[in-house]
Amino acid sequence: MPELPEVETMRRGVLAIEGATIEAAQRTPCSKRPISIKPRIDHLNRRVSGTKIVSVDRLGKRVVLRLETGDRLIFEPRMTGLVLIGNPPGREHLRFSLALADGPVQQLLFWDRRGLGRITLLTARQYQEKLGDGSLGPDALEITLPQMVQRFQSSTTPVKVALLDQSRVAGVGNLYASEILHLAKVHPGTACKKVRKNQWQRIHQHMQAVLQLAIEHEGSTLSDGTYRNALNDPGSYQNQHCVYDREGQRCSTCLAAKIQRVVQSQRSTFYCKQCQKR
DNA sequence: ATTAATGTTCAGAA
DNA sequence: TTTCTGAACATTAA
Repeated sequence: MPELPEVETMRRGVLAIEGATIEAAQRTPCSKRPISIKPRIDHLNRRVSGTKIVSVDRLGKRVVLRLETGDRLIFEPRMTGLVLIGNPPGREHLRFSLALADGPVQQLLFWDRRGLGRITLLTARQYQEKLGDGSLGPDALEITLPQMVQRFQSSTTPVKVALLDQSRVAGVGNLYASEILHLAKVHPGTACKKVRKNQWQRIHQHMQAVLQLAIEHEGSTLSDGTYRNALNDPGSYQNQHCVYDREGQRCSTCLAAKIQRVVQSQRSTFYCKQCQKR
């Protein structure tokens, strides 16, 4: 599901919209319940129409269009949302479109099967407030080791659960959290305050390496096939997964133990009890 | 036919 | 303060 690598792939996939002018914003015909769009679509349309897209950025797991007015149009894919410029996986779950002029791309689309995604337009000021409100920690690709240690060390929360907390570090989700801890050889249930300095070093190093590598593979498309890049092609990082969704399979690192699945904080965690000891 | 499971975020409770 | 729980929603597998 869209975590940092998948959202970064979406961002890169639609970069060609930079410099284009928005002609109209609209909900697209869709039989499902409407997704959350704020402010309401007619107001949003009025504010973005005729405005140029200055840049396409990423904020954690969100794609952010910076407009020449300073407003930010934010796409939040959550579980199954996709930001794309090519053919969507189907018309039935197409939720939103931006008609574009003055560039090589005619339209930007938001497709979302489950409909948990959100689209929000913020003023420059509201966006700055959002950046300062503490809800998002440093980006996972940017955070330094000392920053990471400082933001995690004092917590009693299990390290796997803490990695999912976007206010500590932004961008890691359920899939990559398991992969990171496996590569770092740290047990997912270890309380943050019990994680040793050299373990933080490995977590930090593998977090950035894994996310970077996954970006190069255009993210992970899981068995349900939902996640796609901006041209509606699947990613390929799923073929590199060591533990995620591999319960019962032999660990490819130690070639001995079978991958375990446990539930932490109501979500699946996968790990190898041989490679990842407490 | 029903129920559980899927994973992200936020509001509200503990 | 910090952590936990449930709800938002659609689809598939059991």
